[in-house]
Amino acid sequence: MPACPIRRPDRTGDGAQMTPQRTKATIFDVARRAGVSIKTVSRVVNGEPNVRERTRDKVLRSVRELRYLPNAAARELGGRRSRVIGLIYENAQEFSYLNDVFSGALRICEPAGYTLLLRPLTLPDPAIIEHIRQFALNARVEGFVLPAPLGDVAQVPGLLREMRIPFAAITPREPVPDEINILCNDEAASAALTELLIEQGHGAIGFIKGHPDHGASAKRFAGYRKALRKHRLPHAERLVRQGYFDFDSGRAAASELLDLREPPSAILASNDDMAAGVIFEARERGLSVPGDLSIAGFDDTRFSSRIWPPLTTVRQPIVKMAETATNLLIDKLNGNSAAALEAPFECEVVIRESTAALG
Amino acid sequence: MPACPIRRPDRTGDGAQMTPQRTKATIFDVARRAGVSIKTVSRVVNGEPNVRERTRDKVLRSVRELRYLPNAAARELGGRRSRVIGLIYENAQEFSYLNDVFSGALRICEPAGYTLLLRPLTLPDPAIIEHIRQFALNARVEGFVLPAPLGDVAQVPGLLREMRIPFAAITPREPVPDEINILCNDEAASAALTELLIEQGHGAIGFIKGHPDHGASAKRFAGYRKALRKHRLPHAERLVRQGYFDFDSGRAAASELLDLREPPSAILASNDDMAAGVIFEARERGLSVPGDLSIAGFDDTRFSSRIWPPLTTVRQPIVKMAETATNLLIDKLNGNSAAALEAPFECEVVIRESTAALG
DNA sequence: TTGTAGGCGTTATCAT
DNA sequence: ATGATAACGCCTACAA
Repeated sequence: MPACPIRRPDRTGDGAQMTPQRTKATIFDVARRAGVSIKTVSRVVNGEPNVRERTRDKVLRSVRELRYLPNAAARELGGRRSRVIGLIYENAQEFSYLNDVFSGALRICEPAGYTLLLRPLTLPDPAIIEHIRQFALNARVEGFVLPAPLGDVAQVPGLLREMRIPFAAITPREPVPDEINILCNDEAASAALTELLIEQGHGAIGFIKGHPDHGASAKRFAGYRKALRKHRLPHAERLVRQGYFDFDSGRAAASELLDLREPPSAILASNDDMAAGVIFEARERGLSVPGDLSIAGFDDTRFSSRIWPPLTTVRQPIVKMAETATNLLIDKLNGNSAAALEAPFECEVVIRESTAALG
Repeated sequence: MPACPIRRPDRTGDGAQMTPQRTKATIFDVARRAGVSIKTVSRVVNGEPNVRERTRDKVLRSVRELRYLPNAAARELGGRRSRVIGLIYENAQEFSYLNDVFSGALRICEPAGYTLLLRPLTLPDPAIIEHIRQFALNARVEGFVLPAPLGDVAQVPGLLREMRIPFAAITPREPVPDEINILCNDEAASAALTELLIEQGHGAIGFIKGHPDHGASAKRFAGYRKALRKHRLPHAERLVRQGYFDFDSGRAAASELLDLREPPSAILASNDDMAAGVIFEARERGLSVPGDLSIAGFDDTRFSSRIWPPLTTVRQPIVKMAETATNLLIDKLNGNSAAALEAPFECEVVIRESTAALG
């Protein structure tokens, strides 16, 4: 047994605690004040079992009195756990979606003692894998939240699996096996929106698809077709255009649709950015919305109710979805039983003035 | 002198480095491979002086071969430096501004080895100070970036000074003494925009002020008045309304202005959100823009060019401003001489279709 | 239920 | 210019 002298013979952060402590209190200070060992303090602070009720109280009181805050660096170094969750996202588009994801994730991380780190990515990017790898390494990320469409960028789940980093994918095209998947019923919502237009008398309904990389795109298209089938309306390829979730692609698609010999009386765009592009194009042509053309989108972004006319759209409970994703991820990181996958989240159709009955 | 046995007699992360190392390489591994002490490795890695050129090369080679990555937790624990920069922001409004601030700050932080941590705040909030304090403590924030309007929320600079945490304020109303201040000439830009309208023949130009908490609000209003004076136009209080940078306040202000017996032929809003509100209100009244009413704003948000009609506005180089803020902050944290405050950044007037010569 | 010893990987101090 | 060693504050393993 080594003959080391006892270290830290008197490690008090603050001789007498007069003013707000000069030096931050450490676990030793708390232990001393509570008259217990540092291990007991550690147990209390980390909610471990095997501490008598009275002991726990004593410790907690000292913690409060000393305003003790565990040192995260020491925690990580000793415990080999960083408590960092990474949120990587595609930087290109609509940020309100990401802001919601971020808010939801943060709301869970903070009280749970986790740090949420953001890392924007630009797609497509051949080096994306290396960027993520570096980020994960540099930031010692324990788990990732993957908002759409990152759960569908094929190499990403592969990389994370290889690095053995768990993740929660929000609305991936296909649920990733063995991982956390947060889904919503936007196919049903898309069908409902389409039916709304049908019931308003629209027979020729144009559709602008979303970015093929997004899982949501296929689902929204599927809902559209399902509604047409249900109402025995013919599905006309000529009324469908490919878009990429951005304003310009929506505008371009609208331009093509409106140039048709028999243009649609309503256009359903796979997100609000594209719908805004449709409105823009309609205005340019002097068309009245919804008088000459009804328009609807998806997402209910901040601007959807602020453009003219306000947009009929579909709202996802993104904040809740992000909260759930983060919660399940933290459970997993903490070794808690992986909670059963919940049912898909419900989307809500928001009816505003950009759609109207066919006059 | 304590008679401790020498620790770590053979700390090699990876016996022989065949496959990608099982255990991550440590400073000891690098030192051993380079045939130097760990302190020398530390010197090289941290760019400290007093290392012979040849020694440095040897070390760097080992670093590369071992893919050595310093352990941030150990670094923080040993060096009492977290290398964390906090970005607190007001969550309420336009997010494109913040996205730009975030991008700029991150672009600087990452290569500099700093971690950027975001913390949304809701204003007004009586507990804001406590939230920031907790955040700073929990996350061990070394320095803050304060995008507008946080540099003007009086208690915030006070708190940070009390905590001795340096910060960089982006466009505060008044430069904060002893701290980093990033300014732009939006007063001049506002004057230029007003002059543009005057030259287009508008005599009665309405103005919607921004949120009084934002430093920019006063400057934009000052520029407006300056331009009126220069062209010897009377300044009429009746044409000025108070707004709060949000869509609804812009719309309400526009409603009042348009209700005037002699309404203005042009309205200048202190930001684009409010300008969008003005457009909305004009549409509701069946007014043509810019035929009946010219409208201009500030900020050039993502939507400014996408609403109808596209908005004449002023663009700030926000990304650059954020980059500069972060750069100066990091310099300060690293103890480098505080670079002299640069000249204000230049704003740019962007002319689009929402303004036109008075018919 | 509680405590002791040792290690985590770095930086800081002081010697050489 | 370089090196030996003691912090740094916590967690894990093991002991009592």
